Amino acid sequence: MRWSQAFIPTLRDDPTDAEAASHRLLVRGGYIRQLMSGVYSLLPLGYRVRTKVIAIIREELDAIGGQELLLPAMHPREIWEKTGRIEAMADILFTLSDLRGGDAILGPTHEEIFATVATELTSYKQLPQLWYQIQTKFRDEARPKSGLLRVREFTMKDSYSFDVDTSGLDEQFDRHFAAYNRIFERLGVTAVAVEASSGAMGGSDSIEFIVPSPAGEDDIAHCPACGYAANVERASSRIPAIDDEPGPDQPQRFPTPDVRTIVDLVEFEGGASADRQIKTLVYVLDGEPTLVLLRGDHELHEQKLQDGTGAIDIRPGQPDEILELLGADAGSLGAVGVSGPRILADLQLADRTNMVTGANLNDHHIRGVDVDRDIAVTDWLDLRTVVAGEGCPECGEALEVFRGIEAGHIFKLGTKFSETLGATVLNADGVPVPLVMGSYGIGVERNMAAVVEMNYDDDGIVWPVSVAPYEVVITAVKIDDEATMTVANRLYDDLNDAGIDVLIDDRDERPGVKFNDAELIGIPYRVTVGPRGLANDIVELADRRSGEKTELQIEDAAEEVAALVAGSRFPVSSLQSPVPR
RNA sequence: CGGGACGUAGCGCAGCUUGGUAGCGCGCAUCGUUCGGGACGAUGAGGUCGCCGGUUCAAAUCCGGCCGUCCCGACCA
Repeated sequence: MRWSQAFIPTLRDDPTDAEAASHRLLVRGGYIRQLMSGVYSLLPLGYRVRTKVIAIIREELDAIGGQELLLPAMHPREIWEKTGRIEAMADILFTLSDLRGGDAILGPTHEEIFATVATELTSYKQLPQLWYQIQTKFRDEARPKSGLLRVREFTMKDSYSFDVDTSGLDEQFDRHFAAYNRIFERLGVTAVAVEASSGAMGGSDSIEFIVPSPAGEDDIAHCPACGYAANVERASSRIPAIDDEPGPDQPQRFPTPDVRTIVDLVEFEGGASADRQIKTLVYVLDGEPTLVLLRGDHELHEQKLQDGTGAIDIRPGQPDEILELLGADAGSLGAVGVSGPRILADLQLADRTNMVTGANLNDHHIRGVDVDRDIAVTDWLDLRTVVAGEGCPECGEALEVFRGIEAGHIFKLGTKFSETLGATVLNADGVPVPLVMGSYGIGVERNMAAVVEMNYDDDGIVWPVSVAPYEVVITAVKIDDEATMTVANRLYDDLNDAGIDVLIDDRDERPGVKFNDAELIGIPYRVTVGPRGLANDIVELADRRSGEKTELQIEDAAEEVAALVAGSRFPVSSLQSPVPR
């Protein structure tokens, strides 16, 4: 491509509304433009990167036996009603109506539709099957942000596996795990495999691939000693047990004027340290008011509450609901003697004695509470948020917590979708059994952004060769110098002939502008052709990542650059991803 | 959804407090000089001041409503 004819609208200034590095650089570099909140146009450079990312994903999926198909983006409402996800995913579904007044939805994911297609499978002899597509998804995210990192319309590679039993599923899951690791390695990002919550997908097991980055939105608990890694939505930890002093035979109510918070009660004369308090929260789970109990110094993780109860709609109780349920306002709540609503307690409260909690009478608390004796706990659940420094659940070493981008997610779904949608096959005994499904997703544009988040410097993007829009840029320093243009054009032709993606900067611009643009858009190799070098029969090769410059003899340049590029197309990563357990 | 901010030329911004027919930098076009790390001079093109309504002789500016965008939080396969 000749830069003089290319549409590469680079900007001199940073866009003010871009915070994340990838957002800022992709806009400035002329890769993307926003059309509306969470919806982006990919300009020629962006589209080239996307194409390369997709090619890598496709190769690795094909390598594990995937068959590519393309299902519709628009779905009938009825299928989503059958599986109940019309409610479970209601808050992100784009819906629309057709001329007959029928309802359709724009697919946020395709388990339902793939399972519907899979009803045509009839025999275990046809299994296993691995189907995938690369297609547009629509999710009406409440808060799109950070450029391509969190959008409402995006491309996803989603694959679905169909097996006759769970051992078959396990195999396909492991194959995807390996394929995903190869994909991230080739994209030039570190992705850490972590245990994750399955959320609205349901199913037994899921693993997320997290690219560590401050621009991410997931918090990961990680053990540097043994490699344990889990999303805090799901992570557990070891913490020291508390030695309770013996309490009285009966809980005792006492006045606590103006005490509203855990900290108030810590500071109150006759109060208690936070780890000796019971925090009582009121949540409404699918319309049902529910008490949620945690140790005073622990924080609830709502995803754990959702996963632990299976509730779809979950929200904190309103002040009036709380008052009606317990007869007191937040700040004086407790579960002692409460019998109506469900009472969910965090595991760390088990066997605790001599605790302090609210009395369900404003400005009063109760001390001497024995959890087993005094509170009618309905369910014991792991509800608290793991914090850095707590002990690894596997080996006890201190956990670290880091932030990252969810670049991929793989799920063992089981038979949830196949049962509801009637996707069964006959097994070897002639008995109909539901297909055992897995589903596996990787977001294309989000991964483009993740690559940038991990590969940039003060001058711009530093693409890995594997996904760079162009592998080489030839910078012609002086376009009205005949010798310069002859050499530059010949090099351009030779590299094109060698199958290299090459951009020649033949614009009538000053060299500084050309160098800066080349660095901003992040082309891995730059060959500078100009009178100064030609006087010595050389051109100059610059490595974007290292900044290193080497001189090449004119006659060898094309061959050397082509060899260099070919050798760096498949980066061998030295990065290690912790093995999932 | 709660909180905060913003919306004026392709991009980045000023002007608004105190109403009087819109300005700066970059970019763009033409010419000249220059040109191996974001050149200089001259000339020029380009704007429904987010939208609707109100106040006023007069609204980018004051008032009301709406729309849009970003940030924090909530939420999120």
